[in-house]
Amino acid sequence: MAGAVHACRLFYVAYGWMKMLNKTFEPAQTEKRLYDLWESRKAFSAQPGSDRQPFTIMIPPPNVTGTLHMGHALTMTLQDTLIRWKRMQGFDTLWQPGTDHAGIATQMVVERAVGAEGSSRQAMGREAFVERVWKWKEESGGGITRQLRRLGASLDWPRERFTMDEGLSRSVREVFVSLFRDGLIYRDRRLVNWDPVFRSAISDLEVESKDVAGNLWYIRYPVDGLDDVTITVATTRPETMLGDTAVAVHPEDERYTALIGRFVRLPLTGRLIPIVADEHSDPEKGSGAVKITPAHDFNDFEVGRRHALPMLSILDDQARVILDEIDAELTAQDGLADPAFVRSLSGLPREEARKAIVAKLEETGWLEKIEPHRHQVPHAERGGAVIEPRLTTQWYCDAGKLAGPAMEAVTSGKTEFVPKQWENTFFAWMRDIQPWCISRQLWWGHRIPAWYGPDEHVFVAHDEAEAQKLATQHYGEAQPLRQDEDVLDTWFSSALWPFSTLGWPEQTPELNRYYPTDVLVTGFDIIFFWVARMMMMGQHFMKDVPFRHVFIHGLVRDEHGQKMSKSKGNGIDPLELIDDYGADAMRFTICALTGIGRDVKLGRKRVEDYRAFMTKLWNAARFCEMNGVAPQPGFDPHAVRSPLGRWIIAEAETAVIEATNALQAYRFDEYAQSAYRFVWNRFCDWFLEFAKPVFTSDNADEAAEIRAVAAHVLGMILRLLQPVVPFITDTLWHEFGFGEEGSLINAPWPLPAQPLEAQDAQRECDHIIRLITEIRTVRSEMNIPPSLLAPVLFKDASAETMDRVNRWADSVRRMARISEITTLEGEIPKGAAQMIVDEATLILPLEGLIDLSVEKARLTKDLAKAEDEVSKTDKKLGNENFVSRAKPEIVQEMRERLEVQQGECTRLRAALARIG
RNA sequence: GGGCGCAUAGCUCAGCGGUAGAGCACUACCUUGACAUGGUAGGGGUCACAGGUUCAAUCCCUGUUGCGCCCA
Repeated sequence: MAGAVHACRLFYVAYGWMKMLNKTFEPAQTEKRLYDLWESRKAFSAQPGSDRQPFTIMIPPPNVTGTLHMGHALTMTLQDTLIRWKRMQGFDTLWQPGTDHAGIATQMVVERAVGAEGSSRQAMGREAFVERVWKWKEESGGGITRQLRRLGASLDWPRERFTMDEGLSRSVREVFVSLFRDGLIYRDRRLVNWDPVFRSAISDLEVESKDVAGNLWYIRYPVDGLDDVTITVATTRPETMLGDTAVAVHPEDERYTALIGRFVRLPLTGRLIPIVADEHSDPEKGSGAVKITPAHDFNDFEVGRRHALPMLSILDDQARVILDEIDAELTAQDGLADPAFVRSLSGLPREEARKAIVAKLEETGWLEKIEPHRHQVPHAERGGAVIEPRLTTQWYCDAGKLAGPAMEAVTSGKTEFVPKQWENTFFAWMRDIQPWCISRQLWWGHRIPAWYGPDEHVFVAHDEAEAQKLATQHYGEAQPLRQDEDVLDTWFSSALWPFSTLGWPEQTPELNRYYPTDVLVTGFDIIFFWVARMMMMGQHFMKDVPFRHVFIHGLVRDEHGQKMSKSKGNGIDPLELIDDYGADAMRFTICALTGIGRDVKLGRKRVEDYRAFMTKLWNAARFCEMNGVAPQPGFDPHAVRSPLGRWIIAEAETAVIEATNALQAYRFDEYAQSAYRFVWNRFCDWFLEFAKPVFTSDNADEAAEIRAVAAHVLGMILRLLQPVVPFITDTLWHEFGFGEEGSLINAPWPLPAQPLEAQDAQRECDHIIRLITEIRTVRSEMNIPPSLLAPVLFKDASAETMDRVNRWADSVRRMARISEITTLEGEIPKGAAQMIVDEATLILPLEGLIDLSVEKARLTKDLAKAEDEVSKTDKKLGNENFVSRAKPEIVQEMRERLEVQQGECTRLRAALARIG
């Protein structure tokens, strides 16, 4: 006996040496090799020359300074799953890779490095600095593209683009010139959100309001010409009073109506400024009177425009006090204004100027009181500096005009958002879109193609030569030109991504073939930044939408639902997950958790759980291999005769239909779930278990058929799962000889072209499954150890049932721990457990092994449940209204249900009676 | 203040006008020759609350409460 076991082990060990799969899948050993193989064989390449229908996804270009985080892992996994699925479906797929130059972020990184060397960008000069950034980009940038490879992302790498490439830069210049000539790009002097640390304008989308604890300072301003009359203004920013040009009160605020039209003398600077009536002033807030500083506040700017007020800037590009625009008008007023004090503020940072001004006002008695006050303060999203609204001349894009066609595309359904409710968000923003400030005071980016003549006349052109030509025409002679110092907002080039990457403005074959793209996959956080702008540019320049679907997925959060962030330290590194569990396990987890319109709560535990599924798949395959399962060329599913074979093929086809529908609808969770359910709960739990006795039986024909079916279904499983778990599936595909290594990626997506008619097989298998399950349940409830085999007796069973049970006797014996199957002759044995399955009562004679009172309690409980259901159904059918108004098929269904339930009650009562 | 979303088992989430589901967790039993990253079985939910529509509501409508996000 011991010898036999030993020999058996030896056999497996020896076999293992030769060929067998390892006990578990080792992702680390296969992922890189397989990915390199795919890439070297150009398995990810689009084929513009093919006659297949194209399917295109543009990658949302990650920041060139970026590293892969869970958010990338989520969005890229979903995109890769779609691309791999469509590739198998026979589409010519293009998944366009690339990165964006991330103006501010990249400049920051390099400036920091330069600073660490004791230099600065100013010391280096523009040309040397930009050269340095390029060098950094070549050496350290784009690390994320290597990380995307570890994820398994099947991007068409030879087509990789960078927003600062020569080609994409040309697109940018072309777009800029074209929009300028159409009047859709212009210069304007207005307030912008200014980042005083980067010393650049930033977009209002890059500004984040933060609730901050501050104060309301109440300051008295003396009314000119009325002795001892003052008006008190309340402000959160006393330092800006240097630039005040009015005091505003509400036109209907009776406290102040008499003062409207008079002037106040501004403390410190001594300037006379008017009291104006404006609805901006809220009588409920503060004192009801507000100081107006048009050059340093967006609301005040509008008030200033309405009342034609001067707009005086008193802070420079670093938010330090600057007096150039007010110095000439400083006047000394005894106890009120002191030019020397004001001049002493010059060059002070705004925070220090505030302290000095408040102290001075307190000293001179013009400060009435200070109240603690919480208010919203704008901060730069990147860098975190407090934003200073600042009056500057910038380049603007007329987003309002471009928005129309973009909105029309969504209204008409040419572009659809999934889920649909994001369209509301999109419309809400688009309807009241602001002019888009596109210039940035940075060095890293697309330099604005505008040149100025000696008189500041602007010439916008594709290059300097063209500008020179325009200037010569304009001036009648050649004049020296100076190019605009500024660069464009990074999102300006990103907005062109769907067509600039395809070669526009050249009419390339790729452009004609792959635009419009099929789906854009991204998070809701960049609908405004990016999605909307791509739609505006696409509609304007391509006269067609950039994508037909926009799939908006949720955010990745930690397992407690908290946003992952560096400061909280709750982030998970996707590369660590890949190291620990394999890329497949992480990818499958992401898919399984990605429902429509929900954030993804992800923790290590979830990935670990789904890794178990990878192991299950691996071991199921291993079992197949051990039992000689191998693909049969020319296998025809329709020729399969055995119920078991027909049943599992039909189940597999159902799984394929479910998976296909799910992917079609971007239901990644349902796709993952249907595959999971089929593999684990159908194929492994039942098919393989039923196959065991077949494989060891004497019936060689049946065994051969089941082996062939197993191979066929395994092949379907591998193809079904390839899009989400490409590494493990390809490994098995190759091991089993379905195809050579790396070839599963191009295998056809399974398609039940001619569905198998398998109702009989399904009824039969379902029945056997129910019988086995019922016996197992009773055994478990009666505490009968699995080691004890029991006979089962059938009472009142139909001929069909007995026929089936006898045909499946091996499986029933094995899986329900049964010694023999017979029909009940005569009286029921004493001490038996009974169970009802359809028309039949199954009896396990277990005298001495079971406690009859427990059995009685069990049956009583079952009967109570069954009676309860009967009464519910009965009550429903007794309702006149139900019978007359409900759909007839529902009524019919209820009648049938009642019959079944009553039958069960009868049999349970009989069973109880037999116990006595 | 305006808008959107969510509320279903201990947890994470599906679902749906007609008998409430999955995974994980939990409990019991089982190392049986694919798999203990496993197997078998089980317990567990007045589907947030209050109204309404309907023969029938967890599902549709209205309101309330709580939570989250976006915009001002």
